[in-house]
Amino acid sequence: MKSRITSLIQDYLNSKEIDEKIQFSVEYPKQEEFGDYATNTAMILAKQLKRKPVDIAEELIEFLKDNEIFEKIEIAGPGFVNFYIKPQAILEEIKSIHKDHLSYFQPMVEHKKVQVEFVSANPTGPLHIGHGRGAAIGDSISRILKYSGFQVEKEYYINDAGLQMRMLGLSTFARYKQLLGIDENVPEDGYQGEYLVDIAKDMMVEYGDALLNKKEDEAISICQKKAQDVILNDIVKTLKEFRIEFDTFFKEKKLYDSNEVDNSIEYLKSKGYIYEQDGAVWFKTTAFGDDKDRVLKKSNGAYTYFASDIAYHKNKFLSRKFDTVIDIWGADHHGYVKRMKSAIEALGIDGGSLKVILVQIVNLLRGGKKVSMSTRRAQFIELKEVLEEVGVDAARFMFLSRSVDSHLDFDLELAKKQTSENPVYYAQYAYARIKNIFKQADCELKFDDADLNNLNTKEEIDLAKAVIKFKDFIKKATEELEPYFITKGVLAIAENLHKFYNRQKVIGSEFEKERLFLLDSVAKVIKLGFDLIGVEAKEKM
RNA sequence: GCGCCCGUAGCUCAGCUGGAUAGAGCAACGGACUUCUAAUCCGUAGGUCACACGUUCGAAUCGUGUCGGGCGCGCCA
Repeated sequence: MKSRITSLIQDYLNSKEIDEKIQFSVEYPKQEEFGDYATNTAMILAKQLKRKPVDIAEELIEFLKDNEIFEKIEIAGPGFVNFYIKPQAILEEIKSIHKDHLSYFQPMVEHKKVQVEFVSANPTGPLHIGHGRGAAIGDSISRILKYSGFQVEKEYYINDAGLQMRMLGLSTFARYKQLLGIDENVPEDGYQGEYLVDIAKDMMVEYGDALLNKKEDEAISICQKKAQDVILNDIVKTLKEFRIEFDTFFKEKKLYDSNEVDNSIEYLKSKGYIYEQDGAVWFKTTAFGDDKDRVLKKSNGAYTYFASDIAYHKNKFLSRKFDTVIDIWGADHHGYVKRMKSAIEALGIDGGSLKVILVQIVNLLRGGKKVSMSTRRAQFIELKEVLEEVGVDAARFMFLSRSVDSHLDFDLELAKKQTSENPVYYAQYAYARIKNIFKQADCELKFDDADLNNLNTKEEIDLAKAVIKFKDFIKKATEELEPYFITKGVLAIAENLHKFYNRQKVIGSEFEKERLFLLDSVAKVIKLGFDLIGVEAKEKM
């Protein structure tokens, strides 16, 4: 509907042979009395044509007024043009939605091959609530892009080559020794969590005290391998409970085994971006606007994470040929973005092909009071626990209810409450209400002879409008990679459904068939919205 | 010190490619259940859009500065 009006205005501009670059907008007015849609075209044109906005607006109205979809068109304020759409035109849209809602809401985009990389937590411990938000966002973005027609691959990157994994091995080995009565402390900067004790117990079952007879280095490697596998399995299991499954798990080690890290450095060297200084290998990221150059290989011969990350992204773009790569990182990594983009450009790839989404932190609250978290002492709330406590639907909805770059307060008590304070139930209840009506209506769902023009109450039309408007929410979510627009759109539909429900009867009413037709369409759209954020559309509550 | 994000109602947040009287949810207060589930609806109240200056016909929105909050700045990971 919006695009239809936009193109009608474009027709007007064309008829006036006006420069196509006019950036007019078609918006939803803030207030209901200003109509269904409004455009600022006249005001924008006024500047260029040096004419009064009101005169241009009148001309525009003259051009458009005979179109059948408009009830009336008015000039308002400084030169806005307000459009009032005929209910029949709105109900026509509902017919198309009912016929094929999936294609109705699909945004027009170029269908590219895109990779979404998210979570990517090192398998050194269980996922905590912060990972949960990144996971929900990454998964939802994937769903949205897939729906929009992109070819999407979800990937989890595992840093299994660095010092942290070594530390995991050391910590596990220390726990193992403790179990055997040896006085040994987990390293100060190691992993203190209790979960390593459990893993050490498994080691006991498997190896007895045999590891003590092996070379220490080998024993640590065995511990590391075991701990990594167990923890990763646990992470995968938690994610699965959270309704997230990855297409690929990519291991950092692979980049070293296949010499891709060295090759990448060689490649950059051939382009002249590499130099040696103080025994280390440097990458001239300042050539791309970074604050300073970065080390790829330390003077002790070890590679930095940046080195493998470059190889990793080279692999994504050049070997696997993704058109767009979306990396979802915690906000504390923002200092890394510039560096990574520099690397991409040095590889000859358009910097815009890499989209880094920085997810802001989650404040965990309980009854309004902050729950303190310390990663160091492993006193964090695990995602698993949160899911058990509040449920997957509430957790996902909560995570996706704010824009990505704003801090999120996650209140465990509130997420658990089945009251109006908790929006997830508000939305789910709307869907359940519709399904309940259908259950009781006991109809065959044959709508062939439904005459939608019988729907003329304000509640029915408003509900229909909210459904049509959902198209814009999907569009925005897709363009801005912001799943919270979906959440917002679903809530807007739910609101109108509840209003309708409170004032209009369906079963036994004069226009039962027509209303069922409308509600069937609404249910389809709510279901679509829920699918895009990974929340279950419950038939009964 | 430099860089990034942020400051809007009591709380949590929308709105930010400049446009109409700044919005929503929650909390508060007052109403509506012999009803297709009241997990809902209706109404009331609530604001110096941190502050200052600038650009503009027009600024919550753009620019500069100040104050306040968060985060990042290593041959760390």
